[in-house]
Amino acid sequence: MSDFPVRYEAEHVCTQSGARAGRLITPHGTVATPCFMPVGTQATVKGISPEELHEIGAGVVLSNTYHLWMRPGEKIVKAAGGLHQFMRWNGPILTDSGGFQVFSLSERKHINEEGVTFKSHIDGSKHVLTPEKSIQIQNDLGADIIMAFDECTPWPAEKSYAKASLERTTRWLERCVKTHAREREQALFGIIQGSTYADLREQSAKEITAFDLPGFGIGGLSVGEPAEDLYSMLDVLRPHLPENKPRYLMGVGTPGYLIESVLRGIDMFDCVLPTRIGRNGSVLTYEGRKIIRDKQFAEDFRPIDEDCGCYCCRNYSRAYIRHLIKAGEMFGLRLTSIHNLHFLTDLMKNLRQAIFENRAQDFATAFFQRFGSKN
RNA sequence: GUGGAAUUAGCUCAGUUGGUUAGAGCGCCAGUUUGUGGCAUUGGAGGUCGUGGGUUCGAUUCCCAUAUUCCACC
Repeated sequence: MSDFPVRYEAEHVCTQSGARAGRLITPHGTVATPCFMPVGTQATVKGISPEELHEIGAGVVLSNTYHLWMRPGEKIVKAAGGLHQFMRWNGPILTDSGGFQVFSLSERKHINEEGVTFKSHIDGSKHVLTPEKSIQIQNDLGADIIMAFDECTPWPAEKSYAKASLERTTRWLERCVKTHAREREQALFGIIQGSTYADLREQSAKEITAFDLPGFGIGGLSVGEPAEDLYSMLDVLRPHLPENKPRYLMGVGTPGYLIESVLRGIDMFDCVLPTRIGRNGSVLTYEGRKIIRDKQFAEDFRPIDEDCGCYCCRNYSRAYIRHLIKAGEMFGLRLTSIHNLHFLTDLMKNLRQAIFENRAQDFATAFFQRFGSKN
């Protein structure tokens, strides 16, 4: 048994639903799971200070290899003393490998066995990202958890492509493991692919979990496929995932996706959704999603969510926030971001409590009844 | 008082050498957003083209009158 810098300890499995609660122990603190991780792409959760993240209840914060590599450059972050010191966040940090960004926001990209050749979105310059390069950058950034360089298979994908893609992701993982120079300080998670094909997901799960790693990500989901496909893939994967390792469903997502995925054994999530929709004037509440910039809130002086205890809801009205958003004021973006992050954090906290009390399925049913939609 | 210019969507303006349902930007209204290029994006509503006459098959466009605003001159 390897002595990993990040460990998962299972605490309880809900007898009603099978959902699990646990703890993620990292060099920068212990995080209760299931948990939602705010995304701080460029070494900041847009508009939110570390102090505010603590108050929101955020555990792990994400940052991004691709963006920090392009700007300011990982060497500068390293010289600053690493990401924790650079951004002044003393909690756990997870960095994504940059794979997803290379696939999703590069105009011209070319994938081969070596890696991905692409053009920078900042200045158009040409770069090559490989498993070795991604790990080297992540070593320099110094996050607690680093992710393997994978190919996020687009959806829909032909089965033959999905198979070739997942097998390449496995070979890339081998190179990531070989390159990883700080395995005593940073936990490397492998990523399972396989698109929406049950047998390919099983194959990928077997290949990836064969590596002795401290945790596993599930990638290539929530990329446009129907919700039922995502859930059925999680059901397929569950028996193949080690019980004593954390499971991270990458890029998810909406309240509904989070709950349904926790019921299927997922521990960790990240998503830009709460901050992105917040910046564009949408908020999450227990009564459903609301577009706060709509006219119906112009004279509504209640908080965004009357059952929410966040900084935003304790102090500001829907009418005020609508005004700020309509006026393009930065404070409005901050308030909706704070609220939405708090909402998902709180949702995971409440769900965790329900798991301990063996009523997670009831919790989900009640939530959906009130929330009004499946996601 | 004289001469000139302007008047088209809520706002600022295009445009029509006279010809089906008159455009843009912003604003307004409503959506979207899933391992983040913050202030994006998609769609929608909204105008009897200042008013009243005239010419014409047909006028927002040409002519006359008139109102309002601005400029110049006296």
